[in-house]
Amino acid sequence: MDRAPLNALQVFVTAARAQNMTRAAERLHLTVSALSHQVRLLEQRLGVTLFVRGPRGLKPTAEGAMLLQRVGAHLDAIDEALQPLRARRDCVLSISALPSLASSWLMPRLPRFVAQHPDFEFNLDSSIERVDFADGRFDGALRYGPGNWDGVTAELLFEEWLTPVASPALLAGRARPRLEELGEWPLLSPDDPWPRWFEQFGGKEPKRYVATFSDSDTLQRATVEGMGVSLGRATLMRPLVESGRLVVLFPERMKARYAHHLVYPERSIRHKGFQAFREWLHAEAAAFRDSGAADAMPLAAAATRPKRAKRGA
Amino acid sequence: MDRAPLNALQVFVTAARAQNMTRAAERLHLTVSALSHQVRLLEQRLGVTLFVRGPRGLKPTAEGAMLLQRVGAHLDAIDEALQPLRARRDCVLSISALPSLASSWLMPRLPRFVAQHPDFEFNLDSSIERVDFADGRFDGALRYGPGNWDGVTAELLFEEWLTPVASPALLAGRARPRLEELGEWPLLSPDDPWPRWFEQFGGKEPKRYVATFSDSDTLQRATVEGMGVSLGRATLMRPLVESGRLVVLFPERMKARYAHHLVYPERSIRHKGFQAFREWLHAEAAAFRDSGAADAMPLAAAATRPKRAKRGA
DNA sequence: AGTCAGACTTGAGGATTATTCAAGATGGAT
DNA sequence: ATCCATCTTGAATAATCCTCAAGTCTGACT
Repeated sequence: MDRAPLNALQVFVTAARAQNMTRAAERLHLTVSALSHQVRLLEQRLGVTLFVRGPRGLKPTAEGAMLLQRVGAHLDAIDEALQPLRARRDCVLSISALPSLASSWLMPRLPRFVAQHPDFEFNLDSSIERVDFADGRFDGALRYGPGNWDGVTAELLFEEWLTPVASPALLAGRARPRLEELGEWPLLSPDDPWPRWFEQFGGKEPKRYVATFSDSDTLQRATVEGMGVSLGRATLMRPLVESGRLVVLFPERMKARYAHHLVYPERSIRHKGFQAFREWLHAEAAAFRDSGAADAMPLAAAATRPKRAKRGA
Repeated sequence: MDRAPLNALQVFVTAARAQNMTRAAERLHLTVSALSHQVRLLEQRLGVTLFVRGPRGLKPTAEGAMLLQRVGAHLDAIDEALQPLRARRDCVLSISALPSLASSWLMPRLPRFVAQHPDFEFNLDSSIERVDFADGRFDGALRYGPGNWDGVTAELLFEEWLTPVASPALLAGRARPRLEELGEWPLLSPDDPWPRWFEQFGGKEPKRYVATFSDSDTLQRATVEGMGVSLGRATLMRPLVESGRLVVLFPERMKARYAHHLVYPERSIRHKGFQAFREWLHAEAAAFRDSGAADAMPLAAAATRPKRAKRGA
């Protein structure tokens, strides 16, 4: 016996702890017969009787108890060490998504994926944090950005579109602005600059912006509080518009510099569950793009297809 | 993955430590191809790349190094735990024998056994200590005694015979005693009492014995030193008689109360190597008994078959 | 630049081990 | 005596392990 009969030892330990072949077999998803054979062969191989068999189960012999004591904890530790990897097995997958995208776009669609893969365990973490894939917690992430992050693969899902939105409170008692009048309203500075908007749709930038926020969530909250008008991302603002907390001012839209991507490490290529999710996600994104809904934002009163700003100088 | 792929982990650990598939394969007595396959399947199963392959060997990835760190020591410990059992494998056997019997009876015969089993590893420990088989160090023992020890099986090998012996120094300048005169000589008290001797062969016990020794080795040494005449066991004294350090006084022999036995625990029944040894030993002992040599002690001058004392009142 | 050797990979097929199935034995409870 | 739970065992099947053969890749050497 050069190499330790590790699998048989694991079977032995389970049987020794249960003191019942039937229960141990259940735990190991084997038949009682398989365990009986394995234990018998282990006894022959080690030259030692490990169990006293009885009509109501079995008891370890003194040598069996000693062996259990010596190897049991180590087998436990090895099993424990594999737990992080086990969680990454092909039918378990963990995805991180921006909360806004999760709630506005992914969650309404996810039941279709889950229905197609009833054996999968899907874990969704809503976070705006940048994902460090090195720790192995996530198989992929849905992120908004340029798509050229280092060390990971980023695959375009769909573009983002921007349009001015404001809270009903800000609009109260005032007439809706026309495009060229927008510069006279209090504007909140977002990630994507207003200048490109005015350049495309006319009007003059204000002399100053009421406030500037680098954080999209804070910008969003400020808009909802009526602090001013902001250029809202369609996917971010959609739930707020649909709930009436924000109002879309114009049917016009401007494409954002950044887009939504599926981001993942190289190792996830070999993760079958992740591959299934990835294929499904790209199909859903393609359908989303093809339907034109990617840049659609329901207006407060009507849901006609908006006229896009033409590309040009 | 319900059960940890323990064999593959063991292969992985060996390869990770060697950082060389070729060397690791040698250590595990496998082909490089077998290791390559095993490691690749483990990587697929765990969903993780464990090695960076290079032209001069391989290096663990960060995940591989972590896995090695987590499971390596435990696999070592399990291997260590099996060591006592591994030493008991079928072709390795450990026997304890009385030094006197070992040198006078067993060693002259053992080469025949070893020649018949060139693949065996035979370990002989010469000791008069009672063997505690619970610690697993020995598979069997050759012991002299009543043969009814608790908790072990004792199988008779051959009887022991007693006869008076003395050192040449004691005899110097004195005529050899006749049987009926023996009571007048300085006698050393051994385990088996002189009374039975006198009862069987006539003569009177001395009023006192010069000395009494409970230990056979000490009794033997005292005899060699010329302290007196002792009733020597044929097997114990044979080498001393053959080397001229002791002299057999009479051809008469008396059967000892005790006999030589092969003693072993129940678990050795399943030890193939031990079974082979046991069968061989019984055959040698039977031949020894049948040849009448069991009670033969070469006389100082002639090797005629000695006249045995008749059994009777 | 070409050759060689060391190291590892991969597919195919055979060998070995693991597992299931079916039939049976054993002993406690009723 | 019967029933049930538990385990055993032989035979057959399934799965895993391993070897063989052919191949790739890279560094060292000429």
